[in-house]
Amino acid sequence: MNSTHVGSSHPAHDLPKLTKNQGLVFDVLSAEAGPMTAYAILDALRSEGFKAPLQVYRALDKLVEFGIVHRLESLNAFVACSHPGCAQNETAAFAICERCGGVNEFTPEKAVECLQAWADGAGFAPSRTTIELRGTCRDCMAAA
Amino acid sequence: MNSTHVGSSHPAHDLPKLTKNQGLVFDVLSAEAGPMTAYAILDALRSEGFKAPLQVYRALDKLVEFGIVHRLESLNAFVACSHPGCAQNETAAFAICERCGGVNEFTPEKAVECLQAWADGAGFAPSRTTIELRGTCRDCMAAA
DNA sequence: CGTGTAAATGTTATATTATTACACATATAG
DNA sequence: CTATATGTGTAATAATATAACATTTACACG
Ligand SMILES: [Zn+2]
Ligand SMILES: [Zn+2]
Ligand SMILES: [Zn+2]
Ligand SMILES: [Zn+2]
Repeated sequence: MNSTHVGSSHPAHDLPKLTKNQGLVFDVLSAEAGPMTAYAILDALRSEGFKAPLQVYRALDKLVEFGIVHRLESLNAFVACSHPGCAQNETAAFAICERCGGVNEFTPEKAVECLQAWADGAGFAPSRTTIELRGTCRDCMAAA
Repeated sequence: MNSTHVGSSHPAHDLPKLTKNQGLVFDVLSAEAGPMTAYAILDALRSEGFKAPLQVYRALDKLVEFGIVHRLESLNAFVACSHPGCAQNETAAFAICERCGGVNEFTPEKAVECLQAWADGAGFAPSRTTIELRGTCRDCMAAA
């Protein structure tokens, strides 16, 4: 697949015209079911001419800024956004299965309200919020 | 301060008899106002004979397991628990000021309930939950 | 008290994740 | 066309974390 993203299975949001490297990184992440580390992305793109981590990290910085890729802090890994709304600056939450490595993204609106209520009381002004659940997904629970 | 923790300013919980290295690491973290990286802890303990990162990481693993130290995933750093309850396996949340580096720990009971409700619906069994707010604290807002 | 076992420690080397620094190329606006 | 901002290439290095293996200590049990 080239960097025009035609036929991407992911929501188009309003993609801000990705550059060549940004497009390559986004394609690789979108084609992957689960999260990938920056170095896994690098390896996947060596055939496209990538040679240094910085090529990946710079693209990831932008994609995260655009809201179409998320960083999973507890994994030091990245995942393509799997639902609309994130580009509108909503906080996303992630359920990460420790058995199969799968990641399920959801929008924790109520939880965010509760955290915002705490922040209001504490005089804390949040700029971004990380919510990550580690555990076992439904399929892996069933397969136990 | 030696490793007996007499006079520690932190709640005693029910400390499970820390070993020498665990005690040293806990003392260093407790004496620090904010979070510390593993390597900062290592440097602080070179005078006590520490020479390798593993001495710190092994102690941290146990202290986190005991619930008296928390890992801040978005900082790759560690902080001594600043309130009781964590040893009872409650989920802690952290408000991290990007201006001054200060960390405020709190117990997000309502938010955890909301997340648990989502998990129940999704058939996801969480084992541990990360909640970290990045932003600006009250003092730094005022000093703006 | 011995003795077996689990836990903790010491040490070296290595793996993984991320950034700094600097040169060069490309896009876009005026 | 230029000025400026943004993106890219590349090498070197920093920061974070783990693997592997030998040795020591804690402590339950006979
Ligand atoms: Zn998203
Ligand atoms: Zn699973
Ligand atoms: Zn705590
Ligand atoms: Zn502050």
